[in-house]
Amino acid sequence: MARPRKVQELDEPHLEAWRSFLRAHARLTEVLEHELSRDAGLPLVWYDVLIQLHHAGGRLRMHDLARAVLLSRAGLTRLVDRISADGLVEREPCPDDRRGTFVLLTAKGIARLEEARPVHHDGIQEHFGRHVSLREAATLRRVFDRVLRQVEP
Amino acid sequence: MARPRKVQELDEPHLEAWRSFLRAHARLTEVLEHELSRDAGLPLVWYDVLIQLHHAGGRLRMHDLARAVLLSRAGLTRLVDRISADGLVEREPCPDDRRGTFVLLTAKGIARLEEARPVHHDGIQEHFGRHVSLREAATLRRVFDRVLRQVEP
DNA sequence: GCACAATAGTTGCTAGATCAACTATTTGGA
DNA sequence: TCCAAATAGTTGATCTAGCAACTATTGTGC
Repeated sequence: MARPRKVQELDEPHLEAWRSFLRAHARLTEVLEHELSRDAGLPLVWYDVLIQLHHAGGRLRMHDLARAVLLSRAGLTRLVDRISADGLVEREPCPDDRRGTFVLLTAKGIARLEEARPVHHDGIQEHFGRHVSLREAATLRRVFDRVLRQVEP
Repeated sequence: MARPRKVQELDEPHLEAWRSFLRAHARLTEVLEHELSRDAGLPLVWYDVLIQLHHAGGRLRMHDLARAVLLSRAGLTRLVDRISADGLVEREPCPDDRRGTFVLLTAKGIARLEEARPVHHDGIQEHFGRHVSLREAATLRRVFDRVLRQVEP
C-alpha cells in the first residue's frame, strides 16, 4: 500500500507552474461561464453538451456524451433532462442496443449553438488567446496532451 | 450591449491549446483529489485551506482565506465549519475589528498538513511535473501569470 | 457627531453533482 | 444453451457550492 518511490522530487519551478495553472483555470472558467450565460443565456456545461454533439455529427450515446463532457452518467441523465426540457436536444432509443439511448441535437439546439459559439470564442480569445503567442499555444498543447496520455484511461 | 469588436479571431492552434488545457485540468484534479483522499484522508479543498493558512503564517481572516481558496464567503463558512469540527483549524474573534473572524491552524492541522503534503507533491510530480521540462514549466508559469494579470480583479 | 453606505460573516434556500442501488439488456464462457 | 458477469441508463439519498437576505460592525461625508 506504500506509494511507489518517486524518481525525482517536485521542484519549485514546477510547483509554481502548477499553481499558476490552477489559478488561471479557476479564474478563466469563472469569467467565461459568466460571460456566456450573460451574453448567450447558456451555461457552460450546456454549451459543452451541444458542441460535443455537434462534433459527433449530431448524435451520441449517453455513455459517450458523459465521457466527452467529463460528467458522471447520473449527472448527465439530469443534465440531459434539463436541456431537453428546453428543447435543445432530445432522446431517442437506440435500435440495435435496447439498453441504450441516443441524445440528438435538435434544430433549436443547432440554432442556439450557432448563436453561442461566437460569443464563447470571443471570450476565449479575449481572456486567453490574445495573451498567448502561437509558439506558446503550441507548447501548451504539446505539454497537456503529453500529460493527458499518461493520466487518461 | 454589443460585445466589443474583437481585434483578432480565435484561431485553431489557440483553440486546441485551450481544449487540451481544459481536459488536462479536469483529469489531473480528478486524479489528484482521488489520490489525496485515498492516501492522506484529506479532500483537496481541505488541503488547500490548510496550506493557505500555513503560507500565511497560521492565521487568516475569513474573507482573505475565501479569496485564497477561490470560494465564496458563504461556501467558506461551511467549509470552515466542517474542518474545525475535525479539529484541524479553529475560529478566533478578531480583536481590532469586531466584525471579523480569524481562522487558525491547530497543532493537529499542522500535523495533518505535514502528512498530506508529500503525498500531494508526489502526485503532482507523478502526473504533471515528470512530464514537463523545466523550460516548459517556465513557459506555463509565464503564460498563465500573464493571463491572470488581465483577468484578476 | 450622525446618518448612511460599505464590509464581515452567517444563514435559508436551491441548484447541480456524485455514489450506490436498481432495472433492463447484452455478452461470454462452461 | 444457459447462466453469471458486464454494461446502459435512471433514481434516491446526500453533499457541497452559490445567491440573496440578514445582523453586526466599521468607515465616510456633511
